[in-house]
Amino acid sequence: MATLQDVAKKAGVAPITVSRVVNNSGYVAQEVRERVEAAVEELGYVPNILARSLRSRQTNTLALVLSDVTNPFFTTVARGAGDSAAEAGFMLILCNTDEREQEEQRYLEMLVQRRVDGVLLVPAGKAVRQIQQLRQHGTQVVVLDRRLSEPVADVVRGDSLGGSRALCRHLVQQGHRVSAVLTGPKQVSTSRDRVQGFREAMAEAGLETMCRAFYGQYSQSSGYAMAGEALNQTPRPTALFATNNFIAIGALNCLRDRGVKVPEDVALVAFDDLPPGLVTFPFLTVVSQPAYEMGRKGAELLLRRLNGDAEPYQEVVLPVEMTLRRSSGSFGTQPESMIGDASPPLVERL
Amino acid sequence: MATLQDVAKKAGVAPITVSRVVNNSGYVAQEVRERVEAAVEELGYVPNILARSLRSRQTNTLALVLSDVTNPFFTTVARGAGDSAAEAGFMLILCNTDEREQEEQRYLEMLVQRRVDGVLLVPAGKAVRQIQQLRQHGTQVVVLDRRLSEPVADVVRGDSLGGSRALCRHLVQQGHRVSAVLTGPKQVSTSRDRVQGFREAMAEAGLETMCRAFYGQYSQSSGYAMAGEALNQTPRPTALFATNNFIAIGALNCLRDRGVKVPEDVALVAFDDLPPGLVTFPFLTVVSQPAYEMGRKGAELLLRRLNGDAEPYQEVVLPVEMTLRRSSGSFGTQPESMIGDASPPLVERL
DNA sequence: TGACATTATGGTAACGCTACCACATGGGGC
DNA sequence: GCCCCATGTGGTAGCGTTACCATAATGTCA
Repeated sequence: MATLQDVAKKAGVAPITVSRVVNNSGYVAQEVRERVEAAVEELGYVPNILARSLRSRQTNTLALVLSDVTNPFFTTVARGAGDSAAEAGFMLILCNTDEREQEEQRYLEMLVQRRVDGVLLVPAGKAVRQIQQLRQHGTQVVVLDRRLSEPVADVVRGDSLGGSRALCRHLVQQGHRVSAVLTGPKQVSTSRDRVQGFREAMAEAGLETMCRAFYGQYSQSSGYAMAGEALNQTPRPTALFATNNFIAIGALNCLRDRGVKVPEDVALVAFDDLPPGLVTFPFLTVVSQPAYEMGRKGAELLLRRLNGDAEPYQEVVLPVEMTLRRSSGSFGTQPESMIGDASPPLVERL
Repeated sequence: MATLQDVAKKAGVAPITVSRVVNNSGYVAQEVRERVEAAVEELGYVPNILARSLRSRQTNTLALVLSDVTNPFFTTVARGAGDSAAEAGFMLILCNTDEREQEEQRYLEMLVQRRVDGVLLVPAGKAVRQIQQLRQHGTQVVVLDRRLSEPVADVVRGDSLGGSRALCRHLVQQGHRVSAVLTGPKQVSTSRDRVQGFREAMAEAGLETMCRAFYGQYSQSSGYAMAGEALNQTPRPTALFATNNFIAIGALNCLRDRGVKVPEDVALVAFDDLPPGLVTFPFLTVVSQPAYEMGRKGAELLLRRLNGDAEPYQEVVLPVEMTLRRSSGSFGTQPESMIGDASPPLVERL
């Protein structure tokens, strides 16, 4: 492997001059630049980022630590963050915690060891201590998707409260009186917020006692189990609210297995859309978040911090969008065609 | 940020001794070890991987360069590779090329700059030159999912030919005579192989003239478009073969929009399963590949190469599995229930 | 003419770590 | 007594790059 020194020797210049050519920094005469470029070409020189980073104390690398890479919502967030990063000449590393605090801790340590410049964190738990540790090691942090109990970092998240309220109001309007919320872990803010938003709207309608919340995991299997429990309640809820897309899928499977028809027997609404087409049966009434924007905004904020921006920490709450489809009965109750339904949904921006 | 030097000073030992404690290598007396560990704790020392890698000439990092992170097939491959890597103390970096050779090139350069030890590559094009370049820079390569025109690296892939043959035979058995293959780019080996396998089996049945192939992208929108074209042919095919999951979804959407019933009017079979439940309507007859295994095996091979294994390059062809479901008419033609069908599918291991 | 910015190039050291070699001690086997 | 091996510790140098400072030639302006 040729080094910068080798190139310098071949081009008959000092190493630093080669560095300037490669990084396009400082002054280099056109003639010298060409000579160096020829030498680079000839030797197949590729700069060693490790050495560069060691010396310059920055790695031009961000990391995105998230709870579930298999969830299209987060993949989209990653895409947004990746695009922002790439534009700024940064690389993005993806780390999957599966919602486990221990994994999260393990990854954060690894990232400090690698001296990544900044971390976009979807915290699995109460991340305050971890964030302070990172910052102590000189790593900037921006939190995505979830709130913090204390303002120790910038936060970019969706409007869980508002979205859930809207979904509930819609259900109430459709005549539902008894409902259940199927949600994720209690320590995750989105999980709590979505329950709360839904409850608030139930209370508005004088129905505060008619809504039961089930806490579980943001996973399909948990959604399946929680839907089963919910259906065993008396009085049986006529509407279910799944607080994320995977829970919704699990719930749908449970309803199908039990022979419960959606929306005739039970209505279902959900937070987080699925990517159009990944489900060939796009009939869920959902509140969807601007996932791509969330990633972009988060990375932009992080990069700004890296450039020395020392403003007080801010919380960016992105607006969500409600899309009415069949699952909440908003398009009547005739049975669906086999492979789905092409009628355009109603979209309401909150 | 405390350095190894600082720890050494505090513990009253030489830097190298701290290194030995941190890396658990060489001889260190118990008493000294404890003193060093105390100093590490007190100073909050975190080793600098950059410096370590620069000196030791290995980064303990692998990269997986793939064509589509949003495809669950590849996410699963990534999981398998990630698990193998983690077990060996390696980190895995994910890079998404979106099937563009230019992006692939860009990433590969970046990875050489970062001196990753090895690359798992799902090549977007004829990767022979790129692989040779990587190896020249001291980076080992294992190719996943796709064949190479020359044996310049280990390959781990699924049995595209056999799987496609099986699907075709199944369709022929169901009485189909006219069919169309909707596939990905021509320069991708899986795309060609799956067409060929299908054609071979058509020929077996004396139907070689009754099958038309449409080349496009491994994407939903392309699947939609190709299905549309296929349906316009005369005679109209009674069976479609989508060579990956996304094409299948696009085709399904197209069929739905055109009011074509599956499987009554047209049968559909596909390569690559979708993760159970991601589609609430799991009724596709598919050949599925052991994606997780592919990732695991690939990473294991790569790690073995890094440990100096110099065997000749091998090609590992993983067996695939055919699952018969409704979309090919194998369970009769009564209309499906609204949300799907819980009847257990038939599975045939090839 | 001198002062000063602009352009162009290089020398030296340092980033934080480990490879390599040297050396010291103690014990066991013959 | 000797050799040899296991154990324990350190010194020196160097991985490949860039930060920082120095130098010098040229041009510009008052």
